[in-house]
Amino acid sequence: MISFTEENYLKTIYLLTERNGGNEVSTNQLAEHTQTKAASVSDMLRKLAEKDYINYRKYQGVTLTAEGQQIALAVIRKHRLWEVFLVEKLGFGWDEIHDIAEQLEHIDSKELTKRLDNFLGNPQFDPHGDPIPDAKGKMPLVSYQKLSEIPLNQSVLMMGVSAHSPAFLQHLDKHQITLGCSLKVLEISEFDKSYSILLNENTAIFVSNEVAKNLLVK
Amino acid sequence: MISFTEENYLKTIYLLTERNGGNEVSTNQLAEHTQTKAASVSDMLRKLAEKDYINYRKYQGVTLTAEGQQIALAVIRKHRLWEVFLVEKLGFGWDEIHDIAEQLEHIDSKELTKRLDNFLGNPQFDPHGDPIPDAKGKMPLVSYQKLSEIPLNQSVLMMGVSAHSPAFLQHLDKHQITLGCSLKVLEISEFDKSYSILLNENTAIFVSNEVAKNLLVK
DNA sequence: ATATATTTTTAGATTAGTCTAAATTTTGTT
DNA sequence: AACAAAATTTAGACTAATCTAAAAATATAT
Repeated sequence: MISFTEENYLKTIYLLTERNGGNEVSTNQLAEHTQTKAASVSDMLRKLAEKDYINYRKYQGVTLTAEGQQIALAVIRKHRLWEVFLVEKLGFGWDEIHDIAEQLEHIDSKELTKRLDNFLGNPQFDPHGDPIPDAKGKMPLVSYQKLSEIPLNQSVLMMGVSAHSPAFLQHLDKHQITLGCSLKVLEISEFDKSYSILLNENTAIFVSNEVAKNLLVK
Repeated sequence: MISFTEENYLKTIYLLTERNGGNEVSTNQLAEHTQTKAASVSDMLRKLAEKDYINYRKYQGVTLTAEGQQIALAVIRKHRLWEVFLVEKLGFGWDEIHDIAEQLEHIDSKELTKRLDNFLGNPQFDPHGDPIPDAKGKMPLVSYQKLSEIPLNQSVLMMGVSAHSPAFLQHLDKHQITLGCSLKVLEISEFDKSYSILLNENTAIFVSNEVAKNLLVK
C-alpha cells in the first residue's frame, strides 16, 4: 500500500523531472515543492528507493523507476480529470480548482477513475491545457511554444499556461485570455519588454513580459 | 485542524448514538466499528474530549457535543451527497459506493460541497434512502418502519434499508426490490418466519425474515 | 588547488495513531 | 455483599512523517 505522502512525492518528482528536461531532481527542489525540509526529503527518498519507486544515489538527485512513474502518472491523471469535473460540471473557475484536485487525486478506485473519465467525455486536456495521461499512463503528445518565442504578427492559438497560480489565472481572466483564443503579437516594447497583442483578431490588449512567457500557444 | 481519523470517530459516534436511540456509545462498540482495539479508542476519546468534540466520563461511554455533532453531520452530508453522485451521475450500483464515499467524505471544501449539492439537484436522500443533512446540519425528518412490523396485506412503499452490506444490497437487486417499489406482506411462514410478499402489486416473491427486518417502509 | 559556500545526509526528537499486556473499574450473579 | 466476568483504561512500545542541529559531501571561486 502506498501512502498519500508517498504519492505526493512521486507526483512531484515526475513534474519536476519534466521541468528539468528529464534530468535528476534535487533534494532541495523537492523540499521546496513539498513544503518540507531537505532532511525530511532525504528520509523519504531513502524509503522510496527501498520500495523501488525511484533511482537514487546519495547527493546525486533522483529519477522515477518505471513503477514510480506509473504511480505518478495515475495520480496526475486523477488530478487532471477531477479538474475537468470541477470546471465543466460544477462551474468552478480555473483559478479555484487546484487545492481541491490536490485532495481528490488521492481517491483510490480504478473503477471511479474510469467512470469519471467516461462521464467527462474522455478529455485529453485539463482546464489549464495540461495533457491528461490515459489509463495506461500514456500522455497525449503536445508541443507548444511560449508566446514570447513567436514572431511578430503571427496568429497563434492559446493552448495552455506554464504558471498555475490563482493570481496569474485571474489576471488572464481579467484580460479575457482564455484557452483557445487567438493571439497575435503586434509589438514588444523596448522600454519594458511588455507585449501589445491582438486578441481574437479584434481587440488590442497589453500584457507584461511575464505573462507572455507563461502563455503556451501553437 | 481536524484529521481524517478524528472525523471518522465523530461520524461513527454520531451513527452509533443514533442506533442506540440517543444513548452513550461504548468504547467496545466504537472499537468494533472503527476496526481498531479498545485501547486505541480510549486514547482517541481522551483526545476528542480535550478538544471538546465529545462528552466523555471514563467508563461511561460518549456522546457528541454540539460542535462534535456539527462536524459529524458535515462528514455524513458529504458522504451521502457523493453517494448520490456515484449512483446518479456515474451509474454505480448502490452496493458499490460505500468504500469510495468513505474516502470522498473527507474532501475539505465548503464550496465544493455546495456546488455538488446543487449539481445533484439538492437531494434529500442518498441511494440507500438515508436522509442527507443540509448545509447547516439539519436532517430531513423520517419515520419509517421495518417491513417486519407492518400488518399483513397492507401496501407500503420501500423507502430505505437498515443494513448496507454489498451482499444484502445485491440480494435485494436479485429480487428486484428497489427504493420506491411497493410491497405487501401476504404471509409469514410459521416454519422459518420467512415472508411471502407481493412486489409492485404484481409479482409474488419470497424473502427471509432477515431481509424483512432490514427493509424500511412507509 | 584550496578554502568557502552550498547542498545533502545523518542523528536524535516529536507527534498522531496504533498495538499488546497489565491494571482498574463496572457489571452481573449468586 | 462478594466475587467472577466483562469492559475500559493505562503503560509502554512501534511506525510514518516530520523537525532541528550537526556532520559530510559536493560545488564554487579565487
